[in-house]
Amino acid sequence: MPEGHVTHRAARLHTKRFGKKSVNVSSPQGRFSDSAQKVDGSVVEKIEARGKHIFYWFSTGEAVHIHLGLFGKFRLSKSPFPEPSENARVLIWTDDHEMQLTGPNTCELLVPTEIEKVLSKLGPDPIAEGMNGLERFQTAVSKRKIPVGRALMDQKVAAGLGNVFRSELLFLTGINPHTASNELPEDQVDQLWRTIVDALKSAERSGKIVTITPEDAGDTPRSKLERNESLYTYHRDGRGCRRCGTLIQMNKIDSRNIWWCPNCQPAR
DNA sequence: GTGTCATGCGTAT
DNA sequence: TACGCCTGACACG
Repeated sequence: MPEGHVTHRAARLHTKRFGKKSVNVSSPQGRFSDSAQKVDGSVVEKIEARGKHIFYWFSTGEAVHIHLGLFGKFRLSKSPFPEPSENARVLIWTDDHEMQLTGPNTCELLVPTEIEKVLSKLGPDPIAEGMNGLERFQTAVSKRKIPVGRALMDQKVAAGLGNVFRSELLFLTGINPHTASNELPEDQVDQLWRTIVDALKSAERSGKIVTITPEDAGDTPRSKLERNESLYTYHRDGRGCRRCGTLIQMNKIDSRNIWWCPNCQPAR
């Protein structure tokens, strides 16, 4: 379930288990077998995330580039390991720990120049760069004449945002998704980036997207909220806004659904 | 069992 | 704008 917080969290957790360790690599499903053989038995030098991309750097000087897409999933387990799924594209394991990857959009072994090419297509990463990414975000937003709801899905604008975050972040900042990106006032753009950084960092730590503020969460601690109580707009069309009770609206931008509260996020 | 949907994205038309 | 790709969960009959 992949937005940017998932990849950074995976990089952090996988590093604990595999960083600086010599690992076994295979491809039960078969489609990564040739590449798996090349790095099998070598050392994982580091595991990095940028936006929705993850890079497993090996002592061979190459890196496995993974993009989870819509369906990709990592599963970590401790010895004794479960039977690997027949769909496991990649299996990485030591004596104690195993990582299983299924359903990725991309899983390929690349050399550094190829990795550079992947990175060059990405805008500022809110988790990796924090507020240092603000200037690049401002520039990207001000150049686009498209609705901001669409701009936020462009990985060159902000690397790591997906369909849950775009609706939720626009709610948190009171911005209507159909507002032209380049017409947003500067202070709103700043506030938007600050909100993006906070939300993604928080989701990276908890492993969950919880955007609702303590004031709106009522008596329940935010960590105890069910998934359908943690968000303001995502998948809540036809239900009352958690702030004002107005019915949440939905439509499609680029064939992806987007949700907003017409009262809390008025059209300009 | 079949159909639908999902936190993505590249390429063709 | 449409389609292909990747998988799994759930509703329905």
